[in-house]
Amino acid sequence: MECVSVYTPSEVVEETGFSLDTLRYYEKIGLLAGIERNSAGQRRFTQQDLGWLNLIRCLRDTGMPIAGMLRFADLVRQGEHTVAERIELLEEHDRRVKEQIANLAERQKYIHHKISYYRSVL
Amino acid sequence: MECVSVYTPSEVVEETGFSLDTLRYYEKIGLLAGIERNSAGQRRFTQQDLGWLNLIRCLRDTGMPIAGMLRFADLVRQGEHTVAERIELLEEHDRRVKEQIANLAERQKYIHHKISYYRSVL
DNA sequence: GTTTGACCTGGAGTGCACTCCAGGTGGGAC
DNA sequence: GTCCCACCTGGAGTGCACTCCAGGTCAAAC
Repeated sequence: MECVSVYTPSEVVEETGFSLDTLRYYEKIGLLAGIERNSAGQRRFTQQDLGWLNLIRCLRDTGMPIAGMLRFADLVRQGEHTVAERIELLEEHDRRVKEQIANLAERQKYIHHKISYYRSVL
Repeated sequence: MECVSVYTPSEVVEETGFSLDTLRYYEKIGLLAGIERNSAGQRRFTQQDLGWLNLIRCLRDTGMPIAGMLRFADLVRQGEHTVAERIELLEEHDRRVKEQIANLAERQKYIHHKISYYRSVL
């Protein structure tokens, strides 16, 4: 327990569900930037880093490719004047998520249909 | 226009949305079996093949891995006595689709939340 | 009769998103 | 003071689902 919220790699793995390798990979490709290090060169994550990772997880789990997340990360790094663009990017993504849900629901109907058919021939 | 419903590869590409390469790949790995050929060795698909491809598309688009579809194809090939198992497999898959939808909806809430936040700082 | 185009085969290559590995460091527990 | 374990690096390897390619066949259009 530390006074200031600083997290070791294993704590971040625990909290975010990303593997340590994935965290390093994200840092390598620039999806995670400015992660601090202690004197021994080990990563020390802040509360803010955790927040960012949470957003990354959300975008990833809704099917945004890494290239899209990198674009978003780039906007964030450019500062406050890109907020409108960030909204646009998120709204565009939101539309795709909506489509995904509608699509899944539609396909699911067909699966139900198939199951009923199989039930009827049992 | 033929009297009997027989489809050329390009017609199947048109109707199913799978690429020709994908159709060949599916045949190679055994997901598509018993596709007939004309005298020149070219594929001729039946109405039944199209029905199967439709199901494949549905399962694929809801995230079933090829290994799962191969298991299903195997059950179908084994004949009528596997109907109960097919129902089980489809129901298991249906549960995962349901989870996917719930998950997407949950994540979408967070995206909406983020968008509202950005709107508030504009 | 030759050109075009849809089709064939086996096998190599691609893109994505990790995941694993070898070899090494540094600090706390005993 | 030594042992262990979490961590480090660069780079190679993996799994999935295609996708592309070279070289060839055949039938119909012109």
